[in-house]
Amino acid sequence: MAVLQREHGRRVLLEQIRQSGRVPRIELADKTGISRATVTTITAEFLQNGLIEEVAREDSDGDARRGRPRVDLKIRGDARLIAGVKVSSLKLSLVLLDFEGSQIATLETELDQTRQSPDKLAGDIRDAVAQLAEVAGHAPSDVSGVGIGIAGMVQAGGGFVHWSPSLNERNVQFGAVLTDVLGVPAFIDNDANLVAVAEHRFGLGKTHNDFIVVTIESGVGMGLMIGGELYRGTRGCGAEFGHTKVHLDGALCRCGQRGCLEAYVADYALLREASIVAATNDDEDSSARVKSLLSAAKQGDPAAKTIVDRAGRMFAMGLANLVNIFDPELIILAGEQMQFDHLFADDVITAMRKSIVQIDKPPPDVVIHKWGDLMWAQGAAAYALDKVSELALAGLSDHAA
Amino acid sequence: MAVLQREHGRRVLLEQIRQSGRVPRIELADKTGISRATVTTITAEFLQNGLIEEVAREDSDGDARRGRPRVDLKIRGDARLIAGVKVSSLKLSLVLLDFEGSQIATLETELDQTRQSPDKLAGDIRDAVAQLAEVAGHAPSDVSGVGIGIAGMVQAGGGFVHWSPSLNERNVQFGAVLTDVLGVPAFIDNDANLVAVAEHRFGLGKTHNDFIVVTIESGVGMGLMIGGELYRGTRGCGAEFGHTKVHLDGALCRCGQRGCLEAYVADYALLREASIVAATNDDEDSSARVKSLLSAAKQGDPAAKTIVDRAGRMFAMGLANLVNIFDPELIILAGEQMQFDHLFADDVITAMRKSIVQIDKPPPDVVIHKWGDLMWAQGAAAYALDKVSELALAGLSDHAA
DNA sequence: CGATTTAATTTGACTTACAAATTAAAATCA
DNA sequence: TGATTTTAATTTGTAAGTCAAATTAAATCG
Repeated sequence: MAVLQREHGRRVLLEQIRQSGRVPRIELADKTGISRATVTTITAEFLQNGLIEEVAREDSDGDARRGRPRVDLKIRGDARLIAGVKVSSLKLSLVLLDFEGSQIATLETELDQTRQSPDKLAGDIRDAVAQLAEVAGHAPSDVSGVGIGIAGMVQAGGGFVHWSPSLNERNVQFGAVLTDVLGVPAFIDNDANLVAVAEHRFGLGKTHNDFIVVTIESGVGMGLMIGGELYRGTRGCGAEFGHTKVHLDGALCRCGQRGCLEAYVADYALLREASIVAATNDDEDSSARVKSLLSAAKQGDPAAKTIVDRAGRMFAMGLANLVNIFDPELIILAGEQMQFDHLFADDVITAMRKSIVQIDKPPPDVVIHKWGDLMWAQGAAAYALDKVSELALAGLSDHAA
Repeated sequence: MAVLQREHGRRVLLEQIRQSGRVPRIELADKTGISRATVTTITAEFLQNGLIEEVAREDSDGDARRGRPRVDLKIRGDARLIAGVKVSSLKLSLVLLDFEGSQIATLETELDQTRQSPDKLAGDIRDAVAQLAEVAGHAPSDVSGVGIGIAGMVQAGGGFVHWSPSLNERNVQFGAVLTDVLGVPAFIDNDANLVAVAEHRFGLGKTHNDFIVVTIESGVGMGLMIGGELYRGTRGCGAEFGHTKVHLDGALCRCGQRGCLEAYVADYALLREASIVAATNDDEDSSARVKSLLSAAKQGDPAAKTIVDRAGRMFAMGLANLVNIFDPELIILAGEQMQFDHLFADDVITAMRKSIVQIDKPPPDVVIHKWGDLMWAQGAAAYALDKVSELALAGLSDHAA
């Protein structure tokens, strides 16, 4: 039982070092409340195992300090390699991080089909990871862990995929399949959850432990960070914000139910309406048609404007409901395409603010964060980074090297 | 720092004893994973401080066990007295519990006005608690802690009330006022949260660590239990389920916004509509009018039926949204009056099930729990019981008696 | 160069948890 | 009935851990 205490100390210190970037021991002691003696002991262990390294202090505010100088500690980037993979409908986006979280390489590869068998997809991922490692001049076996973000219903703990648009089977132990095929530990989760992790470790959520990330891709997703921990629902499944109902017996959603938020804000929802008033040209592909719809709305075309406005107001309503329930400090709207600009418009945010319960404290900040597919891969990698760190610490407990 | 470890053991053991009712040491060791030696040490300390007591084992399945018999431990009821208070619009409901959680006495007293000054209300609560103690043959000073449940926006941690229908001031440090006036520690929280605590400790949630309680009184409230902990939102405020929006630009709510769930299911919402079609008799008081509306609906009156049905469907939609976001194992619908039967109807539950995201696992159980005002008071007391237990354990750490 | 200052490490006391040994208290057996 | 067996609870001794205080290390200052 006493070993638990030490493990806790190790976890706290490694986390603190990672978060600080470079930090001297004495500050670690101050920040964590762990005594200097124990900090020395644990950091010595980390040093010996190559998890961290000492670096000469590059003093910020003038070197004019008396006394023995502080020696900064930092995560040793070379200690581990971590890959993150985002599975999109027709491509894989990958990023390779070192143990510090610095980006070493990125890669995009195409997929044959949107839906594939678990084995095929796992094989594709294995090949892509191998290629990614090669690009960076490493062997595939140098990679210590791979994080995978995938759309759908994922039970992250067990690596179980209830359903995903990228798989042609339901109820797959995809985490196990991946670990098997890749030959290294694989960690899988719903992609929106992983964006929340990425924001927490690298992005706008770095200064917050409680925030909501809403992602807009083809569907609407959500990731919840509560107290620095990803909240995955009581049974490990992601929150399905896109299918919260915003209208009784409302528009038909592709999930088969009516009134889902997604059925009002997703691209297919917009196009469905556009086709009725013929605001767009049917010859174009769907992405182009959405664009022309949006520009028509901006130009003042009344029909287009009605469609787009309603999407915005529905989105504001869904957002307000989240705020009413979670009362977060911060909302991060994350999306790639310009085509969702109308949902990020000031009117929408204003409408949301008007729909939340008024109390005498400021409403949550809303920030918009536009990243490419790399964001998603980065999130997957961040998740794997956490997991690999845990494994590294667990390794210390066993054979006290 | 090592003292933290011991504190953790104490907390776990006391909680386990309380949850078990009566339990021998060896089972405590098995259930908690704490070694027998340590269990002996810690329980000895509890015994010496009068927090628990040994009782002869009344064996369940025949006494025919060889060997030294187990000796049951249980919480010593006399150790502490705890009061719980529910503040309603025109009355206080109180319950007195012993340290085991057994009900010792109850009391109801009237309030002069719905809204009062913090000092006046605190005084009324002090008098009621004194009276409650007296009924049970105790001095008011015997009470170790008082829990107070109140409607409105409460930041439980700091005892801060942003707003409450029972107070004529906003932004009151009501917890501090109460502790001061009562002379014993007072713990305040939103009443719906406390119902969740009551269900967790005494009721249907005893076997679950993750569930949602939806309360229906004059408004609609919600309490969230996540991982055995009450989730209060990131800033300590209760979740405002009643004001989640279920219709864009919908019915006017008494909060001033439009489309709130409450604006469709609360009694005033039903009556507003009833008055239009004159389905009820205006001479009656509001409660009676609601009753006649509901019975008219049951009789098949079309106008009444429309009104009541819509309330049910809106409620189902709000509930489904909760499920989609939280994915709980269990939903407890808690309400007192028969007048909300229509919201608890099978149709409503069925409609809710149809609106949640379908995955290959069973939908959450829904149970209906009708209690009187005592439930609310019991919740307040349960909360105080937890807090007083913490205080008792904190007391042990200091002067190692 | 010695005094001073600050960081990091080492030392020694103290706390804690636990496995193993011991004691306690019953039923069973001869 | 008294020895034996069985199980619970306690005691003992050891190992692990934390931390305050003392010590050592490495710089600046005068």
